[in-house]
Amino acid sequence: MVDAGPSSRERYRAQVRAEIKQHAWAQIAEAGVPALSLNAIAKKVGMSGPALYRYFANRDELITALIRDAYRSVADTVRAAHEGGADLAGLAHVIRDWAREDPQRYFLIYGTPVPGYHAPDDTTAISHEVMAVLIEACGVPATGGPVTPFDTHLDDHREWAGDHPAPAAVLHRALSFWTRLHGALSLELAGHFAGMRFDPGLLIDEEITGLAPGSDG
Amino acid sequence: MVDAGPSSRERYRAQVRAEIKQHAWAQIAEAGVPALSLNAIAKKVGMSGPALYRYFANRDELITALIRDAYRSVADTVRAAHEGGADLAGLAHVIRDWAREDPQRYFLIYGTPVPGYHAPDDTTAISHEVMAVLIEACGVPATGGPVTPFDTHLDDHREWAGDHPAPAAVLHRALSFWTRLHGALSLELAGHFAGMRFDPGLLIDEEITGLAPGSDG
DNA sequence: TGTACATCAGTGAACGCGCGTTCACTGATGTAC
DNA sequence: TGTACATCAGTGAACGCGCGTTCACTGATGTAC
Repeated sequence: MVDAGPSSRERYRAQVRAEIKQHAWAQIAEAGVPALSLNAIAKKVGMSGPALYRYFANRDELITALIRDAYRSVADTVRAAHEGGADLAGLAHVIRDWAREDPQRYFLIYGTPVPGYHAPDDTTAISHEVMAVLIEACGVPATGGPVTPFDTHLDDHREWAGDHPAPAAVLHRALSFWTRLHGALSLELAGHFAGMRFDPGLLIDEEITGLAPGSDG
Repeated sequence: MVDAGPSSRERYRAQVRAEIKQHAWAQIAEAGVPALSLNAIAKKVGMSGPALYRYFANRDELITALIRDAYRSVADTVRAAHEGGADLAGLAHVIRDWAREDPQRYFLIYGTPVPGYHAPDDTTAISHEVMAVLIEACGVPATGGPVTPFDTHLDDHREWAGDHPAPAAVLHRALSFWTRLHGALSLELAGHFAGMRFDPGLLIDEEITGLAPGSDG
């Protein structure tokens, strides 16, 4: 028998789950994660509080699903931009746009950690996906470029790069890209540049183009 | 009549306030700001819940006091290091140590913002104090250094630097210092380098020494 | 130094609230023959 | 195509909980004469 695809019940379930998550995001955008309330979401979706438990075992499971979706979304965005031929400045731009679209979504994965919380394995796997794309986008470093102490240090600690054969200088570039972008972006989103009237996008552009040069950079 | 200094009642008040804040920090360190509960703190301090209201008008005022203290603490730390002759790498090191001492304190001021919350004016004044020290520490840029597009852009938006006569290139260095340090540091504190076994301190060192050169850098 | 009064720290009871979550149940939807 | 049964979405009542906060009160501490 041919796989008939999802039954109508299954399709309905997926649809309601999506609707619940959508309202959860709206609530997070408005007041942050701590204010996320199952009962309030249920009311918005138009059903009774307990009905939610047909779709998520509890509050933590809902939040975990949101975290997973956020990682998935940024990973897909970055990968698509990379495959579309974007250079590092382009990737930075795309990630910044993604973050500004919903700052609290960005902070859900890159913001203040909840002490004691450990993200499930599959979400960390997705974040490695992002890193893998970055490493690829960082290309081959200019030959003869200086080998810094951190480069040699990195060469001894590169398990995290998985099967990537990239030299340490490339890993270094990827890490710098990530930390520089996150630094400027998270301060921007958190409002720490409020009152300073400069364009954070320009700062980020120079932070990225100022990375140690590589054949793709 | 000579000012007799604080009365014993005033001294007692200050002492109890300090004790309350101390337990508040302990609670934040353990479970984050959202879990901070006045009743739980009162119990730890050894008094009834309502008694706390003699010392703080409400939960928000307590948190505001904590935020102020955190800013004050980092500002004093940075200023002391600067006056002790630390260079930029030294300042980065000192700030990192300060943050690792109590990561949740760092995140309280530089982490995920609460939508709609606006820090009181005096706390933003203290954060400007930090920036002022950074600008001073960034010294005079090497003469003849390249003037980047962001530098010229900054020249049009430098009100935030207050009365500092520093050229735009110096402001740029200060901003880059801040964002690079925050990027690597906050990812480190949030555990995003978990599994990668490299030393984040070395990464930060190179991010800071790699800033556009200046006479002090 | 002693008394009278005002100040203020702290208590215990009580408030309303919204939270996450459970339970027994109803009614609709899909499945098997 | 029609009937019998199982599955599952959703409801409403109820749970215990801890929260922030108020109130009226007691008792100790400091102040004024």
